Amino acid sequence: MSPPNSLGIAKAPSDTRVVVAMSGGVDSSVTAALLKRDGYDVIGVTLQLYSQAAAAKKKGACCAGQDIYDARRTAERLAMPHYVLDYEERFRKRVMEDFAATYARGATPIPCVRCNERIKFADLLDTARDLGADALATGHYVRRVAGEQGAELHRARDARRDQSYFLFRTTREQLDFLRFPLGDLEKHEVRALATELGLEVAEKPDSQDICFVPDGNYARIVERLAPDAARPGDIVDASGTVLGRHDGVIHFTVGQRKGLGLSGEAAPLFVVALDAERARVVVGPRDAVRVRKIALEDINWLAQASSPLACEVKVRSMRAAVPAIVTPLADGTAAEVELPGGEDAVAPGQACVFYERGGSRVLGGGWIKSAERLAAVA
RNA sequence: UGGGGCGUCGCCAAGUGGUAAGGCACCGGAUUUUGAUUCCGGCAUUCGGAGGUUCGAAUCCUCCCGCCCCAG
Repeated sequence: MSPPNSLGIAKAPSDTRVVVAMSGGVDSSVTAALLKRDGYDVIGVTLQLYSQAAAAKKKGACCAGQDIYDARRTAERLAMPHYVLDYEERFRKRVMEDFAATYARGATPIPCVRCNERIKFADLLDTARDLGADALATGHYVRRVAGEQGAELHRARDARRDQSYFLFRTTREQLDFLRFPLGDLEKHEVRALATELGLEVAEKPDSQDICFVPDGNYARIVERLAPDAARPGDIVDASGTVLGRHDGVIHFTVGQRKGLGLSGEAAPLFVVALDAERARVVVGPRDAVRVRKIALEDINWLAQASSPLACEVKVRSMRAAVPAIVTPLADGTAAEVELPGGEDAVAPGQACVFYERGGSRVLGGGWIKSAERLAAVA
């Protein structure tokens, strides 16, 4: 038996088959190139997730059109087998429809999490196994650490690029099979490597925004997928006083300031709550969006958690984690989170991810069901 | 048609002779593998209209228009 290789597998690299999820961007291209350089038996797989002409042409998109072409070119250059899989149908069903349905019920979805959870780490992972792979590698900025209890998920070394928030649904079983070669690299190092390795995508812009929304107008996609979702209604304040009208709760998210069109105020108003049933958007001053307690559902645990669990949580990707006490309820699939220092604009439908206090490990996370504001609203 | 008040950017609102603050809204950009947030930038050659006084007016005068309030 060989000693463990760089991926922690007890085989020689050349005997270790790794499937790399290649989006056509810099990160996944470098991931593939690094593994190839290290002598692994690498197979590139690119998922075609949607094919709208407009979206495919968009700058910073992925998984369609030009990007599939880029992925293929990179695979050719690296002399590795490359497959393009048509996942449009399942992507539409499991990501886009969930996206629309979530907005329709007055919550705010995270399609990237759904895509990782239901597509990349589900079907693609199965496909990788079918291809005889020992592991599935992706270009996510996150670290997988081999711990005593099995694989652990940790934040990336590059804090500004950390994507652990988007991977909170990953199960421990999936984690066993996954590898994230970029977790210890900084973004600029990855770009430098891309240049060094002669990858054409070295200067390609980072992807951003929702990949399947071509022009930033996500609401149009929601309306198309859920035609009855956009019901006009009232914009009200905490006391129920009607301040204006809106074109549907799908256009808003808790904490949102822009787009309300309410003028004449001394200070800006923010969305405090959404009531899809009554088609109401409740607004209030900045103070009104402050939250101290959050109710979570459908929790995914990535560590043996004490109860209650003193940790740090993030309720959005790009913000520092804040101290919190997570108290699991019943069988642990639900929990209550207390935020001693409070947090702003906690939106139902978003994720609340638990991090080791003072450390980098992801302990788990759940979907935000509701939040308890300091000021009660109608 | 007596008396009083008001009319400055889409909304709110400073400015009462010296050459149009600010906030909200809106628009654009930056940041961002969700949505948001945040940040930066833009946003009245013009002050209900027309004359007049003045070197110079949104600010003073005259008339007109409109709105509000209190009285008859």
